[in-house]
Amino acid sequence: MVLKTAQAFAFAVETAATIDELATLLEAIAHEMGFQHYALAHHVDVPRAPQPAIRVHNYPGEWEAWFDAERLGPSDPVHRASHLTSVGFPWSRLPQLIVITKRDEEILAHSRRVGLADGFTVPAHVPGESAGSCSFATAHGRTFRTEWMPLAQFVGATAFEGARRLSGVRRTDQDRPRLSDRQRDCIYWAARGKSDWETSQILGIGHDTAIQHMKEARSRYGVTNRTQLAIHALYDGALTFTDALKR
Amino acid sequence: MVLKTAQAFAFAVETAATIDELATLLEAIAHEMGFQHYALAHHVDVPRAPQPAIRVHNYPGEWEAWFDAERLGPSDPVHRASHLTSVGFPWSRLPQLIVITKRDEEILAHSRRVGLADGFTVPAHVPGESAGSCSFATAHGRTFRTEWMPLAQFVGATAFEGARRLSGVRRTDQDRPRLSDRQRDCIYWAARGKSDWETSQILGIGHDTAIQHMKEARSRYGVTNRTQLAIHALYDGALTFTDALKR
DNA sequence: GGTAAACTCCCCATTTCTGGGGAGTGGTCA
DNA sequence: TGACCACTCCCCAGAAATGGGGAGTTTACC
Repeated sequence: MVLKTAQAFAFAVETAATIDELATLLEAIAHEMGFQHYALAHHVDVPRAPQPAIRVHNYPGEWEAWFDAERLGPSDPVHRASHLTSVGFPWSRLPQLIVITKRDEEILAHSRRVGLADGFTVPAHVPGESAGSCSFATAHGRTFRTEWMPLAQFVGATAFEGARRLSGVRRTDQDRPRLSDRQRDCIYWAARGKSDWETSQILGIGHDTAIQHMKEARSRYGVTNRTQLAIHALYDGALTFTDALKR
Repeated sequence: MVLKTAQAFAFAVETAATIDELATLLEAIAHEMGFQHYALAHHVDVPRAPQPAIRVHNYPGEWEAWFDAERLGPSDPVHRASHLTSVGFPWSRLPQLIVITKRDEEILAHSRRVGLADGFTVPAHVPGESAGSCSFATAHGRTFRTEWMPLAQFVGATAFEGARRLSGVRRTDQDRPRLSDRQRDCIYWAARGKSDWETSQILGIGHDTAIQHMKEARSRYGVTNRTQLAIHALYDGALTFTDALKR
């Protein structure tokens, strides 16, 4: 019975003491759902460690080697798409979520070559802290059965939460930069493409003052330019896309 | 059969044309899971939010009035807890997630008074957007059955995604600019705070070439500086926050 | 064979950003 | 009262970004 399986999995994840245990659990339940592969990637404390802190998977060794070799570039399409939704998606829906470039097609073709035929990815985010995803994939020639999507959604989210607990990282409000009101105002307009001079006119302050606020904001986030400043502010919720994209 | 129910729900949400339809679907499936109430919301101060925010629910009218009067949007304990996890949680677990203040106790007591006895909340986060959640609650004196958690997790996430689509938080159907691979490479490094010269060294191309790719990318997005370029690329999935955040 | 697009490189002038320094006011809190 | 912080303004100099122009090669496709 499906709900029983899910409950048992949730309980097992909660009591798991190591990442290896989590991996074993994932492998077992992936098979039960008709998947041959799983991959859980968890980025702890993204601003400081963009590289995955937890990466558990049973993808073909070939795939990992290739992926790491090519790693200089932007990340793979599945990962990109997982930042755009809050619900799990089958890989067949990728083109609806992101624009597939030539390189993406290469990546997807290569993944099929090494035996990752079709899959389902569950995104997981905690504001200001961690981002990650949990994917399930089928081997050559098989397509996965959509009936399992609800369970996969639950399993993915639960597994991610387990990884989060095992990695021992919880956000504390202290280590998040605190911005003053004026600093936020300036970042807001900078994110909308305004120069410091334009911002100063909008806010009715001096040009130098606007510059000063931006300086201070950069130093709080520990970054050296306005692009990174805006991205960090977006990531931890000081800004939203609706703020930044309005004309 | 549970999986059938879930699939039917997912399909219905995908084809729903209005928020009202979504509300009807949620109400029905909430009842099926043994809940009398549901509430799907962005965690903003809805009455004065400058941006489009989602709120659909069948909580008692009394509750909504009080909620808005007290301006609980971001400070409600259930909402606060949902910012700290990526998986659904029963309200009985609140004390393990957040520190319950006196104020929180008042809020929870009031919610019980108006008829919200026990509940389960599914958080929903997409980087760069307002935090949100989908809750299910039982009426007076009833406790909910934990067997339904997996389904509730799926239903909550799916419903939130449907609400996102219907409220136009993210325009998915809009034609997004197509970037060449090199343009995306340059944006990728620019978003990580590199100057055009540094990017050129990383990619092994000339300084002028890197500048040229950035020019062309800006013009495709119709923006005039790299900050907006990076934000647009993040927004439509050409980049992820994991790509962009520092180091 | 012609066209389009991607990728590469070069020139110019101007604006904008960034990092370094300094200083004064007003408000809060111990 | 003193310490701290938010906010305001000022100067300087070098680095970087932006917008405009141009041009060659390769690859893919009709």
